[in-house]
Order: sequence, then C-alpha cells, then structure tokens
Amino acid sequence: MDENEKLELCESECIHEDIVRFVQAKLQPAGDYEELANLLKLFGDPTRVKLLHALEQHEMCVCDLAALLGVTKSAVSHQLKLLRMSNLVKSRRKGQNVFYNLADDHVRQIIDKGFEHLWE
Amino acid sequence: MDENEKLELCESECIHEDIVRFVQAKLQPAGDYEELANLLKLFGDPTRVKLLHALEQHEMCVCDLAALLGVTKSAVSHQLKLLRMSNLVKSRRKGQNVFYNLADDHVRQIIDKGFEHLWE
DNA sequence: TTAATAGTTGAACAACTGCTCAACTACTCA
DNA sequence: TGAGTAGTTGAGCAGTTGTTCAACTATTAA
Repeated sequence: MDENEKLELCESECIHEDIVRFVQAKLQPAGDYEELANLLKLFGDPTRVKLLHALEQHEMCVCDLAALLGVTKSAVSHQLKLLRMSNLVKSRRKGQNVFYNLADDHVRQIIDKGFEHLWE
Repeated sequence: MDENEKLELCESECIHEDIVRFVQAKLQPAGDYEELANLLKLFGDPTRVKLLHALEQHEMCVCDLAALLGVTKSAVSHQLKLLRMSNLVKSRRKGQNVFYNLADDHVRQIIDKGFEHLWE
C-alpha cells in the first residue's frame, strides 16, 4: 500500500490533505523509523541507560558494571551485547577482563538532551 | 541497600574498586535513570518516533496523523497521550480538531542525534 | 435538539523484553 | 595440564507494551 492509498483508506474524513502531503514529502522511508526506534529503544531501560551513563565516566569491565548496577554479570553481558550490536559501545579484552567503552559521542549527546528535557 | 553494600555483595571479585567508586560518585540518583528511561522509551517505537518526526515538520490533528501513519485514530490518540504526559507534545483545540505540536526542541535534537548515529 | 464528525478512554490480547539460571568458552597462573 | 576467575550464551518466565474494539465525550451545523 503506498502513501496515497493510506490517505484514501483512512477511516477519517477531516484530513488536511495539503498538510499531510507536505509532511509526507519530508519524512524518511519507513525502514528508517524502524531502525531509529530500534536504536533509541536501547535508551529506554533504566539499567541500560545507567550503564551507558556510567561508561560515559570511565571504561569498565563487566564485573565493575555488575557491581555498580547491582545486577548479575549475565544481565550486564546481555545488555552489552545489544549495545555492541548497535555500535553504542565497543569492547577490548585485556587479559581476563573485557573493558567496555562508549563507541562514539552520540550516546552522551542523547542522554544529555534527555536529562535537559527532564530538568528544564 | 546502599551502594557500598552492592559492591560487597556482588558475586564477582575482579572489581576495580577505585574506578567503580569514582564512577559511582558521578552518577545521578537511581530515580533519575528511571525517569530518563521512561522518557527515552517514548522514542523507541517506530509509530511514535515517526509521529514525532512528522510533528517536527508541521502541526497536525489526530486524523492527519492517523492517515499519515496508516493506523487508527485510537492508536494515535493513545500514543499522543503518552507523549503529552511526558511534555514532548502539546495540543490546542480548534473547533472539532485538536492540533498537536512538539512541546520543545529536545525531540528534534534527540531524533537528529539518533539519525546521525545511524548514518555516520 | 439532533445528527454527524473528532477525539479519548479502558479492557483485552498478542507480541516483546529483561531478568535469572545453568551451561558453556576464554584467559591466566601455578 | 588443570583449577579458578571473567565473560558469554540460550532457554524460560514474569512483566510490559502497542494495537484493536467498543463505548464514551466534545464540538459543530442544521
């Protein structure tokens, strides 16, 4: 179903067609919102967002993070895997430890904007 | 259980205590991460993030959004309620229509950072 | 006042998510 | 090599979430 069909099939009749078409033209392809949601979803869990904020402060190994967050190493490792798959964190092994770091500065920026919204 | 107890009770023994305490001191109170996660969670659904990105382009009524997203007015209204409760959107009634707008610029900034991360 | 359209709400359900547990691999040191 | 610690993984589950449906309220126009 293309975008025009969606407009026609809609249950409603109050649609401001000119505006809807204007906005439609500015939106990204549907798949982009899927990807974006899958990325931003990772910030939507208290454990994960605390974990990310912690890694903003200093690189840490899985044990450190588990202690800091008060959850098992397994739980941390599961979350880190998701974050790694979305390129939010990167890891480096040093002996028995695997140290985790933020992959780039976007994490910090998103978390900062979130806190700004809450605090302002 | 305070933060020191968490450290002591942890199953692991490899903890880098100095680093963990250093990071601990920089973290926010636990409740802040709950709030932050509840906020950012709203960006973690394709329908909602598309809706927000659409409102970035122009204010729209519920019918317009339903047509644009290809979902029912009910679904849109449920989502808008969540977004309103978190001060991400605001509404104004004009006759039979209720027009929705972004409440401030944080939405745009968070979505932009998300797309940046995906595209860079 | 009545009919019509816009929008909201609560219940119910299917799909998803984050945790724990147990079993596994990886590395180190004696 | 073998024991010990760090980390990963998959299954299973309890709790959560996004949608639809049906019933409701709000506003307008005749």
